[in-house]
Amino acid sequence: MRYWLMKSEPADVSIDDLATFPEQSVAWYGVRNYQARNFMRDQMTIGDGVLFYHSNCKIPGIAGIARVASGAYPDAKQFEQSSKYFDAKATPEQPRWFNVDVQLVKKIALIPLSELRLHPELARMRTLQQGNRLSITPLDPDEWEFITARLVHA
DNA sequence: GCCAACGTTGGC
DNA sequence: GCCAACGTTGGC
Repeated sequence: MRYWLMKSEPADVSIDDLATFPEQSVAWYGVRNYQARNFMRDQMTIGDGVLFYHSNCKIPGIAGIARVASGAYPDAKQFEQSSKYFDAKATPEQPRWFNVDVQLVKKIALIPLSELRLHPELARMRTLQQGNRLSITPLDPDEWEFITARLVHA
């Protein structure tokens, strides 16, 4: 069992959008970074804990708890010529990009990035490191525990 | 909308 | 295989 923080732009898929989807689940399409891809393809398993993070928006922060709901499978968007995620070098026989399904567990009161920065317990979190841009980062179990037990107010 | 930080691309 | 140029991310 691993823990992850996954960034989504709410203008694209927000926590409220996720709640309206079938099974309250979404294919985590559009990851075009190899390190983030490898996390999904090689390390995620069904049931892993996910912090659903809103990025590139007015108040960035953790917006909900979710879970990994599938193994990795090829990202359909890499084959769609009209998609901004189209990749001409990818083929169904040799897919380059993968995603997992992410399912809502519960929406929470937003924990702003500015609050996360206040807690020394979270000082080592990847997402809080200067210059970090990875959209998927692993969380230490103690970071997960601290956030879900101490900072979450449903 | 600015811009720092970082990843990727491609010429050599 | 180096590295400059370019594109993207994402907080502010």
